[in-house]
Amino acid sequence: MKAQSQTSDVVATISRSKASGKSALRAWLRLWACVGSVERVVRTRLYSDHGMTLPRFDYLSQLYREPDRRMNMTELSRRLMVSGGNVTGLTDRLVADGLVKREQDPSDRRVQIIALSDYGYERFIQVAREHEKWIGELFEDLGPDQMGVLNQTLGQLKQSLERKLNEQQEE
Amino acid sequence: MKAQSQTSDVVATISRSKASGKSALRAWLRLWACVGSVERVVRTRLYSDHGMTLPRFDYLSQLYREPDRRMNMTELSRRLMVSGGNVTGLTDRLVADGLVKREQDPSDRRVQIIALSDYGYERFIQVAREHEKWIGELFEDLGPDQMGVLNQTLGQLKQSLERKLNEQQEE
DNA sequence: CCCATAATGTTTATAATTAAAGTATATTAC
DNA sequence: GTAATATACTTTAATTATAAACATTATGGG
Repeated sequence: MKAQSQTSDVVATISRSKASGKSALRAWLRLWACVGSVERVVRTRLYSDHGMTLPRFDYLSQLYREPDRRMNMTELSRRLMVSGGNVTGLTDRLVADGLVKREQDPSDRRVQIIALSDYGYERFIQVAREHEKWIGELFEDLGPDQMGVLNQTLGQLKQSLERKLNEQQEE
Repeated sequence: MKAQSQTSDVVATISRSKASGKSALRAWLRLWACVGSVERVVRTRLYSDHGMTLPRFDYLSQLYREPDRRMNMTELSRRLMVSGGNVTGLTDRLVADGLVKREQDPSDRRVQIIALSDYGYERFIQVAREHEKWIGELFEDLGPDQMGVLNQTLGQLKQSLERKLNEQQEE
């Protein structure tokens, strides 16, 4: 490490790239583990306390965040990062439970617009309030500085990943 | 914000706790989004380039990391953060494909020990080499400093979460 | 207008996943 | 030693998830 300034640029680049590979893998495993742990807790509590599954909660969240509480299937699929077929099935069940409604797009007959129903809205905000509390508790050991740094780094990573996915898609 | 030093301790605590709640939620959403993006890329490439699914890859990874390449079902379930029934199903399919073998524990007839087969080992290291490359590429925009900070913060979060899960389990 | 191509969503077949109930074995308390 | 409890795994029924094939509608170029 102390010899860093003596190594040639090429060697430095190779070392750095290898080191970053290992370090990236470590970061990925930790990221994966953290998300897995949080999801497990949230899924269990959603189900036992509110009789709601995690996929449905995520689905409703996306609708809730829209100003008009509605979105088409393709966009839902993109935001939830799941396949289109999956969204079709989830939608069927959510419609059956009265949480969302299907609407037609007058300007494009292919498009299904999914709207959060009044019942779905009420139900969601109840659950979401608790959800936010759980997340707060799970992250409480992180100090404000760490939280800030985490948010900042993850924000950059998220943007970088989105950029890469777009590029990849266009290839 | 500039009046911070004038607020009472109680008010300060409430504000901080609320702020940290929002900030925790933001961190959680970013964490979730990052993991989702990476998983999507990895899953697609695993399948198209190697005909392997992500759950199977994760399963084999856990076995691979063990010194003797074997582990019982309960431990696999814990490490993969999935239900026991899920591990039974995955194991059935992996055994059918010859990637792992079931062995009996001589000291406890309830226990199934899963061992990575030679074929499974060969197959895994091929795929894992590429997997590590993909992860390196996906994280390449993060500088060494950011990566370090990310690893450090996630390490703490991971530990904190594990602690909480253990506590919760004992209740 | 017509055709090729793209975009939106559904269907199909299969895999992955869960929670809960069930089976078999081990351990502990008495 | 036996009964109660705990542990390890499997089974069951339902949901969630994928990739690929499909149907329908839109769009753009000739």
